[in-house]
Amino acid sequence: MATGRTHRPATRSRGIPEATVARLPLYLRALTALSERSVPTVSSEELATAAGVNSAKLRKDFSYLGSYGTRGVGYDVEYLVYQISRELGLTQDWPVVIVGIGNLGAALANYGGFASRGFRVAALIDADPAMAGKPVAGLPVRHTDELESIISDNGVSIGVIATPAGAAQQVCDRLVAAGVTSILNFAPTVLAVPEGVDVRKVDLSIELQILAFHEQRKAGEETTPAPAGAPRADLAARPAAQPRAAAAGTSARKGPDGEVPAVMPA
Amino acid sequence: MATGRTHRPATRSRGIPEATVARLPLYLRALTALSERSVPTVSSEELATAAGVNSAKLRKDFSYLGSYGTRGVGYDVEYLVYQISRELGLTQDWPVVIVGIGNLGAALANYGGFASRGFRVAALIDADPAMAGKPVAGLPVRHTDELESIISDNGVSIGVIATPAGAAQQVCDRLVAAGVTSILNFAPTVLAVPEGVDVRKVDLSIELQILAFHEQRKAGEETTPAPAGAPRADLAARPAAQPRAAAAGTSARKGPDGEVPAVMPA
DNA sequence: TAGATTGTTAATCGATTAACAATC
DNA sequence: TAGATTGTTAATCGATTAACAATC
Repeated sequence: MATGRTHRPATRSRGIPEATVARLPLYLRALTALSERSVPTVSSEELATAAGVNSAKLRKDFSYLGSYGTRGVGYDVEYLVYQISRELGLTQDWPVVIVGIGNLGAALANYGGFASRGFRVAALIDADPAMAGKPVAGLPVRHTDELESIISDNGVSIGVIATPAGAAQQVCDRLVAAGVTSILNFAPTVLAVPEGVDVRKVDLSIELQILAFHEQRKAGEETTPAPAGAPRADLAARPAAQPRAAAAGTSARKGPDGEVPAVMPA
Repeated sequence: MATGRTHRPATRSRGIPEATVARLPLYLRALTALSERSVPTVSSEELATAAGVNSAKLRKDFSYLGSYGTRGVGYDVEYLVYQISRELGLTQDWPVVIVGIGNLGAALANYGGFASRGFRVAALIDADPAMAGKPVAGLPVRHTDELESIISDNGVSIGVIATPAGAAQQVCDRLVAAGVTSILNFAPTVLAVPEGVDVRKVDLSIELQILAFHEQRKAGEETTPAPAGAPRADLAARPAAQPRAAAAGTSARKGPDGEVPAVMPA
């Protein structure tokens, strides 16, 4: 959430603002690409362009890490790769479990980026007994019963939840009880976690809805009155405006829009 | 960001702040759940708790939409569902194409949330000729050659990119040239797009790195000196600090960390 | 030295939050 | 009316940006 971020501590870590932390991975990716091309140094202007930010913001961000540049020259690519990696905690290996091996969980398990950047898939866990033992991305799927022992045996502190929405909170509770303190949540639910546990959320449905908002606005600005898509029969039938007084009391009309909320795949 | 958000116009849409727009889908989801339980009205306090925000923020957010509540009573659930749906542009149907039908693309195609919330998968597109015609989530995969005609025939304005990083910019260019003006990008690349095109990015690798940052910080605060994961041999070998003068010139030491950047699955 | 580019300052902008008057 | 809860104000906080002195 990319999107909507939930419940991160407002506390700044070592004085580095959250907004800066969120951009460090972007810089790291751009720097790694330069490193592969054996580019020795890079200016804030060049690197900012590659990362898609402006150079003033980049220099400000780097100033929180320390003075790693050279005036008149720029930044040493290899050195900066190391410093940002260290700052992000990527100089150590993070064992990760993925819970919920449906379409999405399998896609995540096959995701090559895990291994290359300090993350290692320690186990794949699913509640379906029929899945147990089946290999996905080279690893045998383990049953949920084993969740606690897997976490403690591997010293796992980061968990990825890719279950249906209905199972997410329960899985979350078990992960946290077993010692996990960071959770990446792909299920479309707000997770309740105790103090000290970080949750980040990735939600396709929310991202699409934000795009639709802006898309609608663009359509409205054009001379063409007809929108790109056809109006939805279920919602269009509702009144365009409701007298404010009617909102009071319990006279809520039950509309035809009783569909289930968008739910991520299992 | 999710995720890091890229290149959205800073312009506020109809006076609604970006931060508010990003929360509207959260409110909508919580309201839909209440609607299913036939709850007629809800207070800002209750709804805020369900959505995981504080009530002052929620009331402020709603104030940008209009005065849809009733003092002393709360908000009419059905009415608010409709108003937020309309504001987000979900009262119309948005045809969407998914490009890149690998593990992730298939997971997205199977994602049930698409259809239920105003989005309709118009086509699945892949560059592999061997994939063409194969059914995924009930739809035959179309070849990239057909991209332009699919876009125009279906009036598609939203595209989802789930290709490898290397193909993303090219796919993006073709989508935009064919008339797509909103892109949801799952490939770990900064996309260059012309003015007026919105890009949102979903990036697993970035989310994990942000979690690792906070996780590392937690480990450092504990009395236990040993971190959860083992140090990485490749990066740990690098110097902890480098004299600033050494950063100048072209004497960049080529470290052992020349691995590829994290890349989303194809 | 002259040119280039960083690191930092200060102004601006946007988002969050508590508090409370308005009002159902 | 009395109690409850919204909608809005104003203060605070954090993030962005341009500009430029410092300095390689």
